[in-house]
Amino acid sequence: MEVPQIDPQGPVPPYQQIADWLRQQIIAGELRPGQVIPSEKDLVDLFGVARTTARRTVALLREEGLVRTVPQRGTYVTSPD
Amino acid sequence: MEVPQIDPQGPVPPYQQIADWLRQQIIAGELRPGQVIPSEKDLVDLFGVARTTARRTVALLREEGLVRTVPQRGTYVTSPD
DNA sequence: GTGTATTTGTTCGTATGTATC
DNA sequence: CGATACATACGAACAAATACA
Repeated sequence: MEVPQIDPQGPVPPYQQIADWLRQQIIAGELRPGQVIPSEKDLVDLFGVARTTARRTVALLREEGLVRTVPQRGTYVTSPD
Repeated sequence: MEVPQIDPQGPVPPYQQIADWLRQQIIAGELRPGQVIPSEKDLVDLFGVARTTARRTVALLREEGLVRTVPQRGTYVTSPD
């Protein structure tokens, strides 16, 4: 999976940059409802960030209602309202 | 858990206001020796402060010897001297 | 059935940058 | 300038449930 480089110094914090990318993947249909998004560890490895940062990203998308997290399973793309 | 509203503008800094409340809970026996006090995140959510503020609160109580923090476990009420 | 890896949940430790009073 | 507060980030450890060989 190819991911954009994130800019740790930019005005947009890394966790938001990653969220922006995931959001786009969802909107573009690369990640469809019911599908699992990259795990926290995946995001850590893909973007080279700490797990706490990856968790913030997922938390943000969850707050936006774009995804649903199932403990010990993963985080899934939500069906559009 | 019900908590008092803190006054961010008052003369007493939020971290002290929260510490005051926790100290009273301990003295009143609501929080007994060996019991875990609310985590930093709990305090963040309960009082609507930043984690650093919650951390300062716990640090204060720790300096006072009222609590003991065990890494990766939590912060516990200390037995009375 | 048993062990191992995966994944999320939770917690604390530490640091940097910005802003306000 | 110092104290306080907030936002963000990285690191580390342990728990618990699930998945799988």
